[in-house]
Parts: sequence; structure tokens; C-alpha cells
Amino acid sequence: MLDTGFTLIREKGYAATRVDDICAAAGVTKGGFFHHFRSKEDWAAAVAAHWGEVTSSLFADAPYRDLADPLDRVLGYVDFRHMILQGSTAEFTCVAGTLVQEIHLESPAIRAAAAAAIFGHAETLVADIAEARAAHCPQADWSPESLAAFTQAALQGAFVLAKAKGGPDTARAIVDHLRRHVEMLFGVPHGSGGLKAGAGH
Amino acid sequence: MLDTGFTLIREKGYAATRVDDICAAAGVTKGGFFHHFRSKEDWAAAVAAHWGEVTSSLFADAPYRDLADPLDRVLGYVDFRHMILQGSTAEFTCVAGTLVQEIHLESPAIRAAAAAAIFGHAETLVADIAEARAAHCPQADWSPESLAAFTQAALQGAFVLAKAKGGPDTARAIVDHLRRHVEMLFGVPHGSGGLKAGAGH
DNA sequence: ACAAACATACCAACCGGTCGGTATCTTTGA
DNA sequence: TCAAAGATACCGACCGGTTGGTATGTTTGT
Repeated sequence: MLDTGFTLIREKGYAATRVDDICAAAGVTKGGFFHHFRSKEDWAAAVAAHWGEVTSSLFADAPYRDLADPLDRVLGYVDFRHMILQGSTAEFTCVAGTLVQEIHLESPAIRAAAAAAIFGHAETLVADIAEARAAHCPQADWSPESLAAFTQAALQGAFVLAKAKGGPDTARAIVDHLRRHVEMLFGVPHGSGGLKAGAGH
Repeated sequence: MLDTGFTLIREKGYAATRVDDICAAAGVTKGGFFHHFRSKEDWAAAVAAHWGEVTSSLFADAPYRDLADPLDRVLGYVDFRHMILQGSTAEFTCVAGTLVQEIHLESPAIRAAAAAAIFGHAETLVADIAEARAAHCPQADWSPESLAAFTQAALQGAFVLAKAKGGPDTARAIVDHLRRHVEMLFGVPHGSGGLKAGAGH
């Protein structure tokens, strides 16, 4: 019921998703739905929270997490995001970003849950960025938090442009620029290291 | 009727905006509304097209456009975007981005109009970027188009994070990183030149 | 036995869109 | 010149399918 929310919200948005759609997709009836959720809004907030958990474990278990060097992990993160930009927009775009863009002023509960997913994910990057910064450019005039936020903005924006264009190509070019940004900040030559080499794109 | 659409869509999104809301805000009746637009969808597509025109003239008339050096114009653009990040999210976020994120799969007409506004705006940056690239780094391995797209992604993403956080502060920090990205690409020292100096933020 | 987990039937409000009608402006013809 | 004819702009009551939510019954696990 929460998982089907991912598809529904990414395909139709929150307001256009009907409770009956959710029931049909999840194989339950309306009575069952309202047994578990006080309202449609309550459901959407739960979906956002669930999205945060699912993505959390996706990135925690990703192979780049095992790299020894913190900068490799940061670049590995960017490359991993590049890699998962595949299929239709409904497959790779962000549920939390879609929700928050649509209802940020109408539903504080959904907004808060989606914001927690987004900024909670950004938070997981901060430690690696801080370590890499200390090792490569301790005098830099930017904070680890601001770079983490910038990566999330570039990705969320990549999703918006991908939806406008209808495919992942534009988004991949944007993530390429994001990688270049990280490389330049840390003073590493373009294209070196990371999981990207040999991935063939 | 088109202008009120900017506020409505930014505050409630497309699906949650009722035709009655539009009529009340614009001071017309339902009959009048459907006299000018075949459907609500038709109206939204017109709003997206109008948004493209309004932003087009906003940036065409901005002061940074008069700068002689192409790189100054590119940096001036980024600084201008930084400057207009003021007030509530409903005042500075992008109508086309909001629309496309919500209905890209449900309404091809709205998607196309919003995409035209976004990529049409990006297109206006390409000439300046190409000139600056030729002057400062003709061997660079990135295209003017890809950088233009990257700026739009960073901005659209900044809007998403701003909506999640509830104010423009996060968005400004993201645009700061965007400026740094442009500076590094063109090899200029951080914080030099442009309209930002003395603007006091 | 009993509460949690469903299902069925139903409702009242809502909402996009229609329709007959009116007021005003433009064109036409003699 | 001016009235008949037609086009355009606009109004607001109304329609009927939709929708989030409820009330009540049934099944299931312990």
C-alpha cells in the first residue's frame, strides 16, 4: 500500500491520485485503506516516510560505500546516482521531491515528511564530504552541508528537466556536471577514479 | 486570468486549483472562463506559455544584460537569480517547473508548454556561455548547452529544497555553489566581478 | 471470546463542464 | 445613415459523474 504509492505519486502526482486508485493498485478495498490510514493525507505522509527508509537502505547497501577513501565515496555516490538514471521518469524520479513541490503549502504533515526524507538523505553525505574536505581542501570557503544540499538540488532539478524532456538523457548530462563540480572542488582531474570508469554510458 | 494562474499554481498546484478558484481570483464567472478556454487543461497550457513570455522579458530587460564581457553576463545571470530569491516560496519559484513535475505524464499539452518555457529560457544562456567558453577555455570537455541545462537544474532543484524548507535561504546557498561552479569552469577567482559585490546578502 | 484486519454499501459534498440567455460591438446592405 | 443581422464577450444556474470518507458487517488470528 505504501509501495504502490511510489508509482502512483510519480505517475499522477498526489492530488490526481484517487483513494480508489490506491486500493485497486494495492489490492485492498476502501474499508481496508481507511482502517490503516486516517485520511489520504495521512497516507501520503506515510508514503514519504517510507520513501525515506527505502532510499536510505538503497544507498547504505550500495557498493561505493565500501570504498576506503572518503572522496571516492563522494564521487561514488554521484556515479551511483548517474547509474540509476534508467528507464522511464516514473522509475527514477524522487517521490519526496514530487510531493513537496505539489503540496508544500497545503499539507504541513506531508511537507515535513518529505523534507525529512530529502534532508535526511543529504545528511548521510555530510560525513564523507567533511572528511574529504579535511583531506583535500581544509581552507575551502564552502561547508560540507552546503555541498550536500547542492548535490540534492542538482538531482532534484535533473528530475524536473527529465520530466520536461521525457527521458533520462538530460538528467545524466546534469549529473555529469555535478561530478565535474565535485572534482573541481577537491582538485582532482576530471574523469579519474570512481565506479564510472568501465561502466560504459 | 493567466497572471492569477501563477499564484494559484504555485500555492496549490494544478490539480488542487479549482476552476472556481481561478474565476474568483480573476474576477470572472465560470461562463466567462470557459468562453476563453476549452478546458482547465487548456488554461494551464496557456498559463505555462504566458509564464515563458513573462520570464523572457524579465531576463531580457535585466541590467546584467548590458555587460560587455560574455562571462560577466553569465555570472551576472547567476547573481540576478540569486537576487530575486526573496519573499515566500510562492513568489520566486517556477510555475513551469511546478506544472511539469505534477502533470508531465497526464497532460502532454501542459508538459510541452512548460518544457518550452524551461528549455526556451535555457536556450537564451547558450550564446553567452559559448562566447565565454571560446574566450576562456575553448578545449573544455563540456558543451554550452549542457552548462545551460545544469544551471536550470540547480535552480529548479533549489526551488524544490526551498519548498521543503519553507524559505529562500537554502536556495541562496545552492545558487552560491552554482556561481562557484561557473567560476571554476572558466578559471576565474571566487567572488570576483559581477553584480554581486556590494549587493550585500 | 475478542480485537484487529479486512470487505460492502452508501453518502453528501464537490467539481469540471454545459447551456440558454443577455449585453455590447462589428459588419452589411440599401 | 441607420437599422437589421451576426459575431463576440460574458453570465450563472444547473448537471451528473466523481471522491474522500463513513457505517456496518464479516473474516481471521490467538
